[in-house]
Amino acid sequence: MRILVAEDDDRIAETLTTSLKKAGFGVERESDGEVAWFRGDTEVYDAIILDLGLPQIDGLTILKRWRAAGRLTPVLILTARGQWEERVDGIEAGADDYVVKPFHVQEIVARLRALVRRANGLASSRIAFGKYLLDLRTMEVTSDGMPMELTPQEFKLVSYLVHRRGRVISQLEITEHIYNQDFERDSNAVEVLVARVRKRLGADVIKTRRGFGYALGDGY
Amino acid sequence: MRILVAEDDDRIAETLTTSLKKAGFGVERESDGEVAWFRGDTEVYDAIILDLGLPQIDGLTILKRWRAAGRLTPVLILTARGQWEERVDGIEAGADDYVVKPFHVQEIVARLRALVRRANGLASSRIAFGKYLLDLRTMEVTSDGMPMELTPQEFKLVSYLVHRRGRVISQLEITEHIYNQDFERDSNAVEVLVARVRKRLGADVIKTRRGFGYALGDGY
DNA sequence: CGCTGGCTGTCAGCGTTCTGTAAGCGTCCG
DNA sequence: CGGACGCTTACAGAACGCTGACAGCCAGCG
Repeated sequence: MRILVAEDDDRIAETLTTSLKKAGFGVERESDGEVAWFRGDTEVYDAIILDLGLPQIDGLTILKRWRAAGRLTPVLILTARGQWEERVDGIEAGADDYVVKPFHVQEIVARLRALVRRANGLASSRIAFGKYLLDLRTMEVTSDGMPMELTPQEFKLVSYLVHRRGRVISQLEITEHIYNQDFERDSNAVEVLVARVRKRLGADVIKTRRGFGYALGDGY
Repeated sequence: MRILVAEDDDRIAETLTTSLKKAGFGVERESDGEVAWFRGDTEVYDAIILDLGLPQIDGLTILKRWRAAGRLTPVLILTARGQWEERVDGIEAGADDYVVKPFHVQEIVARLRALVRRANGLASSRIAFGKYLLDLRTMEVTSDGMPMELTPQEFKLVSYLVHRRGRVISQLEITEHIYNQDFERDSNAVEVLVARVRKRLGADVIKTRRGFGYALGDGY
């Protein structure tokens, strides 16, 4: 976990850095607003702790710029006690959470973990199998980032096999899961479908267990 | 954006409905607690405004039931002035925000926007996508500062896609979010809408994923 | 009050893509 | 050898999505 701490007060920054490292985060520290903005814009962090009173550019402006540019990294802002408007402005500008100074470091750690978990939760509908990556959000199977253009039916089949990997799935079971209830029993639709997927992703992606059904190939 | 207003005071409900519609939300209204619970449980809303004093079932119970069932729709509760404990209970029960009656409608609108944005993982009221800038406050899409003159429906569509960027959105989902609950199932309104947006912003702004739905184009 | 213009949903027609069917063939195994 | 099983290919109907025309509706305005 890579965290950027944008804080100009040395004492606070030091405390944070030490505790976060102890908690297992990789910490990078920045005290200048201009540079902090640049790093947040160009580097990839799992979360950013942002003090609102930075030199050069103030924290709110930095945050707004990131959001306007589409950077969705979770941001936790630090604000002084009693600065109620600052917090509201921060949330408006796109902060994910805030902590009031002075704070208990433990609290920061806990909130940071929550933030990162939430951010990852949004992205966890992706499953790797072999060299492929199946993404439910985009309904895509990609190989090295190259989309494989599966049709809906093909995608359903791959998705089902991947979710039940390690098992042999009978044709009947496949039929029941990717087709409507009533369906020609003596149809070879599944066989055709399997062939089509093989043509796209490679013959050994799906293994035939003659007499039993299909399974993901070895290494998938 | 589809909002459920669960409020039994006609005057308040009316005020809310009018203002929210003017602000671009799709509003559905419900005064009975039992029914409100059912709709929140079965329909998909972007946010729910919940009065705590509903007939049949009170708001707190409804909220708790939703949360217990895993419904994470952002909920903003309405509470009477001075009912400090109610608010605490509400937050405990899983409310995302609260507003005290009597309220300024503008405040509700602002908080609602913040809630929806937060729930969608975005947090700024101005979002960049490609060469365009979408502004939720002014309801405008601009390119280099030049307004793009989208109609309300067109704006809703773009806004929804941008909020859920990186995902494929099915026609059904789009229908549910930018039209009222009951809507001709087999209508091609969404297709027409997509075509109109493409005519204005460029054909590749919206990508068609045949059989799956639509998504923002690459680079947006 | 009627006219006008913008916004939207409906519809019919069209081209494209998807997908189940069917027939023929290969392969495995008793 | 023969039958069961699975693969391949071609094909046609169905599903899907796009488009242009049109009509209802509403707001603004003379």
